[in-house]
Order: sequence, then structure tokens, then C-alpha cells
Amino acid sequence: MRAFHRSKDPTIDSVAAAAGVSTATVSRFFNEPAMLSADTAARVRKVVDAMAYVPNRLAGALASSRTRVVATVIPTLSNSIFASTVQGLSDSLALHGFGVVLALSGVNDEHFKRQLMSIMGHRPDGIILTGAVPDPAIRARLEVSGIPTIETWDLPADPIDMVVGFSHEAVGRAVGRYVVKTGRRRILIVSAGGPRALARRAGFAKVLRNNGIPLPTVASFPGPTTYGHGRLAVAEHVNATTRPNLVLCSSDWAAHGAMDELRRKRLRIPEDVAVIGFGDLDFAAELDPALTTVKIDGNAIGAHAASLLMKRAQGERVREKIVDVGFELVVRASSPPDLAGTMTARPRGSAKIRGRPIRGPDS
Amino acid sequence: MRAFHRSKDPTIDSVAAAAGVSTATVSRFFNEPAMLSADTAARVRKVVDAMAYVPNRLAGALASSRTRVVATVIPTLSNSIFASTVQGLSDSLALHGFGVVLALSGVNDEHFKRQLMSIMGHRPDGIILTGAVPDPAIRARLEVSGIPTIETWDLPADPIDMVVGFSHEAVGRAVGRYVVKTGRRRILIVSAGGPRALARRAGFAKVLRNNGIPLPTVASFPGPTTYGHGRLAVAEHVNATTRPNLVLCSSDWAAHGAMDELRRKRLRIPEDVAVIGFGDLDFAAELDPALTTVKIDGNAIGAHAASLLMKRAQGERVREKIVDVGFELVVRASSPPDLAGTMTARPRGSAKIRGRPIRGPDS
DNA sequence: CTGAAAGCGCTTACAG
DNA sequence: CTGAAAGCGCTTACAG
Repeated sequence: MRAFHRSKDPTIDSVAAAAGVSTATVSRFFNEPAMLSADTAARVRKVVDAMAYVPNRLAGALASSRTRVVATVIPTLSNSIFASTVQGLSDSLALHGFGVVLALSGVNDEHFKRQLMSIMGHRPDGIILTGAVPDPAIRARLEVSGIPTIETWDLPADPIDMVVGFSHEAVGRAVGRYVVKTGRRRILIVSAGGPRALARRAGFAKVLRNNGIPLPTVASFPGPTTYGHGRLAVAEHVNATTRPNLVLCSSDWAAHGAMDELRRKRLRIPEDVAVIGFGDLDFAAELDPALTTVKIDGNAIGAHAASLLMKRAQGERVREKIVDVGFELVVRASSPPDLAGTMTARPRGSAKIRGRPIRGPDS
Repeated sequence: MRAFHRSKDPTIDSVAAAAGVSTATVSRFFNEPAMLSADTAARVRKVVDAMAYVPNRLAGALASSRTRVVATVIPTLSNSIFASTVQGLSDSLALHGFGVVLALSGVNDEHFKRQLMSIMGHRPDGIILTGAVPDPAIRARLEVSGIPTIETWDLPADPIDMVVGFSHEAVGRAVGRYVVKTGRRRILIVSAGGPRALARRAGFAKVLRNNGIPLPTVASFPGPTTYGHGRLAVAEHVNATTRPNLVLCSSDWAAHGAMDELRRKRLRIPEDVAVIGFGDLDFAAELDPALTTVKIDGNAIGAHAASLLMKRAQGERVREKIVDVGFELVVRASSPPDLAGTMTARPRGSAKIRGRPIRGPDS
């Protein structure tokens, strides 16, 4: 049944025959329309429409060795902070007729490798990764493949190829400096266990240390931190004997959970306990009190990655192989600048502290 | 530079030459390993490993007219209730060596069509759609393509090919019957404007009507309803003159927002106002009070769709082309069965009302 | 502006 | 169990 249908798929040959032109002309109709005379183009168009012909991209890719496909590897789809990046990437690429294939790598390293091998079989014109790749064997494979590769959402010291991201360590330090200013010293950290959350924690801890602030309590969870993690951490670590006055979370979801649980404990936010998140997801500004968090422009990361890839695809040399998109500490009511808990007068009740890119082009 | 690298990619010919076998043998090493003698297999394996050879799937697909790729079209990635479905699909397909390409259709109908055309160029072995396809032109294209197609998350009256979903109208009716039992009659609906949310509303309204309950107030929003929508709707529609005692939301996100805003207004949940969501997302059970909602097993939808596709790929005829996965009304503390607002004693404080599939196989 | 023809890297009857 | 060879549906110098 299927085979029957498939055999009926019009091909470039059948279209060419019906239009009375060569296959080269039909090919040019799609790929180099400017080369055709108006007459010829019209004739081809008519047949293409009539036959509902859709060029087989597999054959095209095989002949041209350009697939017009970009592969993206992300850990998971649910509760993924990378959703906006994939969206930005997909939107930008669509403008150039490029598609996106998504591979979900999970947390398992072996699975990641298998996914990558599978993806390389598709010979994508680009590979987008989230985070740095630790495994040297995989790195080597990517390097020899010659496929343009972009590591995103991080700023690896020794990148495989191109990078569009920001320094998590710098985020941690910026948050640390801000926390020092607020005067809060009893800190609970709700953190994911991944390398990037760890880097932020390291930057944060460094600043605290330099300022003689006691080491925070850390509630660590595998995978991205969820609403439930935030609740749980506060439920376990906030009690009569231990009462932090700041909860720093590795995701806005966890921050939301922390806020709800603090409230359940009859603690006021921010007067009793301030809360800081990470991500500036859609709901962060809508919370009550609005959430102080670190804004990452995931969409821009995707768009930027797309533009680098398109440059490469057009044979341009990419000079700035490392793009630091920076970040922004968005100060809102859940963790105001002063201990008292009243916001300094600000337009729209939010102040922004921009995280300057810490590296320049190609540095 | 890239071209240079690409030209170095080992091919099946170079592997065959190095191993002293024919290309057919190398092909069989990957696709029909049982056909090879242990000796031959070992020899090929050695060369494959040494050269880091990854078969070009484009060429393979072109030759065999099986791509081992399934295309999935979803509206958007952020705040998507379909995330679990894509995850389930992807996990199941990976087991069979199939990949997933994702197309984000957005809300725009024209964009959806373009995405679909682009996808058909990739000649996927299957297409997964979320929701029914209204446009007859698109339906026709899919039908003549002969590509196995699965409409999910809905139960269209006149499906294109296969279906894995549930009846939104039935969900609405089930929720309606439950609401009638709770005795609450002043209802605010926070709803998305899409066809499926509308179907649920219709089912719900029908039951209310039959029971002489006043028509609910409806706050409608385009796209999936978010946390912010829930807050906003409650902020606008709950006041001194209008005080619903039940807020029914078209997503758990909106329900969460509604809960937070109700609390801000010093209303008790569920004593003053009950809240019901949709989706049973990860945080629903963690909310305080835990959220009464409709559980949809998105993961199962994806897995089921994968299994239908694999059957087709193996040439099996699929007899039950319409699979109703049903749904489950999960009663939790945010909207208990009695008006008073105390939960009936239940193990784990949650009762489940299963939505039986309303259609049998092939009906 | 258009066409004839080689070639992209595989798969798969067919023959042995 | 293995191989020679045709063919999948395009693209693209090359020639005109």
C-alpha cells in the first residue's frame, strides 16, 4: 500500500517531461529561479502545481552535499530552559529554508553519544549543542566530521568550534555581589547538579568567601530543578533552628516552589526571606512578589547560532567564533536591594544589572 | 575548508576496499548482520572502527526509500503540553533506530502549511500531528503522499489516517458532571481559544445547561493559557460584586496563576473558591492545596503513536487506526467533591475518575 | 538561458 | 554467505 503510493510520487524527471524541459531546468526552478526565463518558469510552475511535486530533499542533499538541516541536541524537552533557544533557532533557520532535527540526549552520557552518531548519519549542515562536551572521544569525532558545531549556553575554555553562550561563573559572581549588597547572610541554595549550575555556585561562593559571608546550605538535585524541588528544599531546610533569609534557586521553577512553601510557613517575602531564581521565564515577572532572577535571552542564543551557521553555509569565514551574549540580573520585589525589603524607587519596579560579556570576539 | 573535510568522509566504498569485501557486504554489516559470517563481520568491524565510518543515511534512504525518520509538527516548544508526547515518541523510536525531526508550526495556518511542505520534502516514514487538520487542501496532500499520518491529542470525526488521542468534549462533560456534584454554581472559566479548549468548554457547558446551572463567565486567551493568564483572569473577574466559587482553567499553568491570585485576594482554596486545571503537569500534585486536574498521559500518546508507526514500517496492517487513550479526572484538595471543602477520606488524598475511551477500535 | 550526462553514497534483487 | 551492477532522485560543471 505504502510502496504503491510512494511509487506514485512525482519525480523531477516526470515533472521535466510533462513541462517539456530538462531536469536541470526544473532543478533551477527551485534553486536558481533567477536563471530561468519568465516563460520557462511559468511552464514549470504550472506542472509543479498540477502534480503537487515536492522535491525529494534526500536526493538533493546527496547530490549537493548540503542538507539544509541543522541538528540540535538538548537533554530533554519537558521543563527545558532551552525551549526558547530551539524556538529562536528554528524560526531563524526557517527563513533560509533550513530545517531542525532534534535529538533528546537525556542525562546519560552513553545515550548522548549514540544520539550524536545517529545525527551524524544525517550529515547535518550544522550541529547545535547545549553546554560543553566533556568526552574527548566525542569531541574528536565532531572535529574531524568538519560539520560546523556550536556549543551554546556556556563558554567553554577550549571550544570544539563555535560558541554562543555566557559565563555561568560570571552569573554566579554577579548574583554574589548583589547578595552581598543586600546584606543577607543566611543563605539556602537550591541547585541542580549539572556542570553549569555548579559553575554558578562556584562563582557565587567565591564572592561570598571574599566577603566573609558564611557558606550557604545547599540542597542539590539531579537534572533541572523543578517547582517540587523548590518546595521540598524549603520544607526541609527552613525550620525553627535554621532560618535562611535568602533562597537562591537554579531555576525560576524552583524559585516559585520555594516562594509557595515559604508562604505556607507564614514567612513573608522578601521581608523574612528573599528569593532569587534563574532564567527569567515567562511567569517570573508575574509572580507576587515579582521574582528577582537572571535573564538569559535564549531566543537570541538560538538566533545568533542560526546566523553563524548561515554564514558558514554561504562559505563566509566566521571571525568571531565565540559570542558571549551575556546575561542580566533583573531585580524585582522578591529580593530587593536593601535588607528591609522595600524596593528602591524604580521605574516599573525592576532594576536591571547587565552582565557584560566577559570575553571579546575571538579572545 | 568544509568541503575539504567533507571530501574526507569515509564512504561505504572506501570501507569495503580497506576490508577487502564488496560494498554489499559492508551494507549488510549494518543492516543485516545475521547474514555475514563471523569472520567477515569482524573484518568489517575493524575497518569501520578504524575509519570512524558512519553510514550516510541520506544515501541509504534514497536507495531504500525508507528514511527511518518521523516528522512531528507541534505549535510551539515553550509552555507546550506536547513536550511529554514528543519525549515518549522520541524515546520509543530511538529503540528502533528512528529519529525525530521537529517542525514548529506556530499558530499561523499559512506557516503550518509551509512547514508541512518542507517536511514532506524529507520523505519521513511517518508524520505526527497535534490536533486535527482543518484545511482540506493540506489533508489532501497528506493523503496522497501515502505517508503514515497520526493525528494526536484529539479524536477527529474524519481522520486523515491514524489517530491517538482522546475526546476533549468528553473531558468537558466529565469535568462538568464532577462540578455539578460539588454543588458549586458560580463558575469562572479561564480558557485558551483553540479548537480543543473550545471542545472541552462545549462539553462542560452542555452538562451545566442540563443541570440548570448558570452560564459561566469566560476569560479567553489566544494560544496556550499561562500562569499570567490565570492571574489576570482572576484579578479581573473576581471582585466584590462577582465572586465565583470555582475557577476552571484550560491548563495547569493558568490554574496555578489563578490560585496565587486568589490567595493574594485573601480567598481560601477550596473553601471560598475551588480550582481545577488541565494536564496534570509535574507540579500539579505539588501545589498547596494539590490541584484537581485532568491527567492526560502525553508520554503514552507518543509511545503509542510510535508503535503504530513501527507496525506500518514493518508492513503490518494496522487494524485499530483510532486509539482513544482516555483521560483521568484527578481529584485533589483544590477542588474536593463536597462544597464544604473538606476532602472525603481517600488514600493519598486524591481520587481518580477515569475517562473511559469513548470509542472502540476502528469505530 | 538551457540541456546532456556524470556522479552523490547507498540498497537490493539476482546470480552464484 | 558473498559480489557485480543497476538504480534511488536529485545537482552541477561543462558546453552551447
